[in-house]
Amino acid sequence: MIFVNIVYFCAQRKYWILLDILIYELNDYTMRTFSPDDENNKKLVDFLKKLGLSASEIKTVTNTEIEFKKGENVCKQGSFASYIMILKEGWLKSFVENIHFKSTVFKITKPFSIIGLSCLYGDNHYHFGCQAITSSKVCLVERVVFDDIIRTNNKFASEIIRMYSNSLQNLYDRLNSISNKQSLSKVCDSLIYLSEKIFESNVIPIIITRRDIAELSGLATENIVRILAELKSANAISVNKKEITILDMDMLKRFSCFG
Amino acid sequence: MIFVNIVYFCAQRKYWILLDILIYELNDYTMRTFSPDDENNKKLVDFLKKLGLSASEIKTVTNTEIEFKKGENVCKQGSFASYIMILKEGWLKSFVENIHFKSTVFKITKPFSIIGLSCLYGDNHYHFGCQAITSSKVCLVERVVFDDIIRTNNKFASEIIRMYSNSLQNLYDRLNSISNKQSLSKVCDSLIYLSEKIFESNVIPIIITRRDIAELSGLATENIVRILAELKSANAISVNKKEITILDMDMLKRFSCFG
DNA sequence: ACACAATATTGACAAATATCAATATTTATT
DNA sequence: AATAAATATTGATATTTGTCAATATTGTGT
Repeated sequence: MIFVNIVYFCAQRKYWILLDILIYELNDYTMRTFSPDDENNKKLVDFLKKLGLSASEIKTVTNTEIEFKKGENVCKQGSFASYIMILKEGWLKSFVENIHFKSTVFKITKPFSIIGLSCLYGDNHYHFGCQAITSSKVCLVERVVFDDIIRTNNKFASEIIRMYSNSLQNLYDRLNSISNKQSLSKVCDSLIYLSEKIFESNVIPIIITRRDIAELSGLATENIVRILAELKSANAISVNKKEITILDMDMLKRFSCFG
Repeated sequence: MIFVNIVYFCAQRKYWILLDILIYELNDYTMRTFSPDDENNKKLVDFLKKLGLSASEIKTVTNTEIEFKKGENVCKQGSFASYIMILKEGWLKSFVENIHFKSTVFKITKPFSIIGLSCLYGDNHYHFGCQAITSSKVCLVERVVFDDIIRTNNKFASEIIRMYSNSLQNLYDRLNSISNKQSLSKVCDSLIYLSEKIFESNVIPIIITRRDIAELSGLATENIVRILAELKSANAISVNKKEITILDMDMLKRFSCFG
């Protein structure tokens, strides 16, 4: 996969634009036809069935699959939004970043989820970036294809609306945390989010780095280290090489609420 | 209209909940039948027609109309989400706030817009608050009614999805500004947002207070005053009792981008 | 027109958080 | 296994932004 970065001055919008053109090299994945054997494919199909897609629609949306290595960009903020993405395997983080690459993560994505719904209509550019935090497999669905299905499949449209609702609610919560709270509360919010919404466990694995928690909380990495040490000494969490374990969720929620 | 505030400890969620029950008193407005005379009603009907609603659907969603005075709460964060709202007259601000009432505004709403789409599905509580910044008239539509229309009216569903896309894009932009930028850039972003997206003019009227700009930028009111003075002395804006006028949008955009 | 309340403004200062630098630890690569 | 690279940790310090207090201005209701 190739990124071509073009910075140009857009006369009409009087604005510098960082245009990142994402070129997927045609490879075995993009060329392969859908095979229902593999375990993950089965789960993906189940997920899509539950959303109300027919067999042929499922075939359409799973037709093009791309593998991303850890750290690779799945989509770049500001680039042309060609695809809606379905995460089949691995973990992604979605974020907004400024021109100096200071970045704020607003969502961690697990399989099986849809990424890029915000680009379905609107100004055709991704307003966020997305990066693989582990090696991941993603199905790319052209926007028009996705739009067609929504227009013809009521059940699917309704499920997509449900996802939009959830995305908005999540964003309101994140914005409230990042903008209105102090550092301790922000970190607690991030840990609660990761535990309850993402990993559905009191254990947060080390695939989430200190830096990820920092970007999720809108803080500097060094502060995360300090606050985690604080929470550890309060017996709210325990920390080892492999994971962060939440020992006292009540305490985290009190900190989250009153900070 | 009456607010009943109940603070209770939710044992299941191990969380203090501030439950604000919003009781609308039945009055002439809620009892009145739809009258197509008045000018604003006509515009509202046009708006709803463009969204693909039939005459009877329009009648349904405009049936209950409530007037809010300046400063009144239209909906309270954390309260039970019963209604989707359509703004017919006036201006609202939507925000997230923490327990100490530090609040961040993420959207200014003008007529004719729909508020509360994020509550259509999900956990049944408003994740944001909304307040009238001028006296306003709002149509309340029960969630189930709104949901029914979406399920049966494809065109409308598609338009609603368009709104969701826009809301998400706006939120990403706001989050990027509030979380990743410095104060000058944040204020410029707010002014650009107000000018381009809300008032569609280089003049921002005084119905938007310094405090509103502060909440929109995620800063303290005093800092807004200082930064506006800075922008004024740079000839980027001019300020008088009635309005802020943007003189040099390019400059604001450069500040916004590089800050 | 007057009094009161809300909003705007300014300066001094405090608090929170980021930054920088140095080092330790862990993971990845050959 | 050795080395390099990435991530984590700690302390000292700088910067940004918020807070507080005092005052000015504007808007509102009688």
